[in-house]
Amino acid sequence: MTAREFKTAIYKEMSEMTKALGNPHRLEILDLLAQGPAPVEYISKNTTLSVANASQHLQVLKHAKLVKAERKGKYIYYKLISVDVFNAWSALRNLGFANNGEVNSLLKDYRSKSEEFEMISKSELLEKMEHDDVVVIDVRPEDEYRKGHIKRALSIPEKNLHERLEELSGDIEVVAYCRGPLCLMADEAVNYLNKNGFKAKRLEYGFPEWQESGLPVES
Amino acid sequence: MTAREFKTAIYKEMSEMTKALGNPHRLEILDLLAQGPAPVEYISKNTTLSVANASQHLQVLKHAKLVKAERKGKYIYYKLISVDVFNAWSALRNLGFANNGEVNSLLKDYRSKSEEFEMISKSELLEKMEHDDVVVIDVRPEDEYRKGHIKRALSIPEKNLHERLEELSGDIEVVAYCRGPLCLMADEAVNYLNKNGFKAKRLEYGFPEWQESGLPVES
DNA sequence: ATAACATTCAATAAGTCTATTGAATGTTGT
DNA sequence: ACAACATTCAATAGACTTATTGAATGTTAT
Repeated sequence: MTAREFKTAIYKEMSEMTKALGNPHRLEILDLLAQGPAPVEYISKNTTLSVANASQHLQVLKHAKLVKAERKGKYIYYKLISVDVFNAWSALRNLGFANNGEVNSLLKDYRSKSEEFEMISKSELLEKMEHDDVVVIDVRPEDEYRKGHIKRALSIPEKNLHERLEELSGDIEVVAYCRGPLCLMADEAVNYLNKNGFKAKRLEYGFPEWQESGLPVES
Repeated sequence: MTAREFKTAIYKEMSEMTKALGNPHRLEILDLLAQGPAPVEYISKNTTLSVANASQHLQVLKHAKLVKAERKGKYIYYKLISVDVFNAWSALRNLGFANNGEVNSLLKDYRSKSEEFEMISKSELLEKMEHDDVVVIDVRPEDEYRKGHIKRALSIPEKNLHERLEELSGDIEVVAYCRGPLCLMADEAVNYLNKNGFKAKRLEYGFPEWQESGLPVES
């Protein structure tokens, strides 16, 4: 093998991995799988993809060595092959946030169209948690909460928030989080809470990023 | 704009950026541009791409907001739009190193087919440099050295190494570096030096990674 | 102005990717 | 063994991507 053949082969291999990430649906799937293992049907239900199509996209991710499949009874659970996959997608996302005007105006437009609200960083939240100055709510669907969540967070799925307001005291600040920076469930929750007399903020990023930073989690 | 439209749009935008990275030639171009700005012709000469084809790939990177073009006289210099681009590509590369068996066996096969040699990490090298225990040689083409290099490194392009051996003392350890972990110039240099009675090691990674770690550089 | 030269553009053919079907496979619980 | 159900497979049409040409554009130096 000559040096040139080596280069050709290795960049090809790297680009095949990257190509598998280069599709909007597959990036969305990665954000779902970052919450924990999930079967094909769950992916399908949480996106606009048909089951067959979700399955095909998952195969592409599997062949690119980005996810692996494990059967448990009737269901086949897909999961990220390692945290490096999430880290690579995070780096790509940060690149978009940092340099892509389209990405930024989409984020700004959508977020400030509804009410404006405050964000809180991971370290700020951690400090408030240590002083018991805050209630943290996980507004993802309950099964994602069960797969793992921020320590001492309450599970109040965004869907059910309106009927569960009485579980929250109006005196203490509320911080809501969800799947990550591209997920809007926490945004909706914070807006709803602020309209109803609470003092609510959105955690920047979501559960996967909190976990990846080594901050306290439980399941 | 509904939540679903937002998601569709933002993942589409992110995937368009990612798609631009999903091609072997464009990844190779990124590794070249990580050494510093370069005109189309330089990219063409250092790859297997025709000028027209290199230009087209650069346009793709430009539309994806990954590189920008700046004319200086007759030449148009392309450069990475920000260090986030390099970081994203690094994260992808690390993902390949960590999880892709094909990538690993390519690296191992090629590297151990020739002689085996030792690697040295950035921090180990830094320490040796502080004790003047080492000569660092930059084996990239000289114009890449001129755009920026490790502090106090000598420029001895791999091409010219055989005719410049007398510039190196046999008593002191030599560390060679080049463009990065997928570049073979330092490998060749280290093998050649070891065959000729020197004690040589290869720096893990290359100049862009050294610079990105905030270690001492000059130009 | 003109020649020299770096780069881009336009057209094209071959190859690759995607969503949609409906049928096939594999597992569970009876 | 069978029904129920989760997932995959195979075929296909339409949409993109890529490398190759050769011509067009834009800049510099004379």
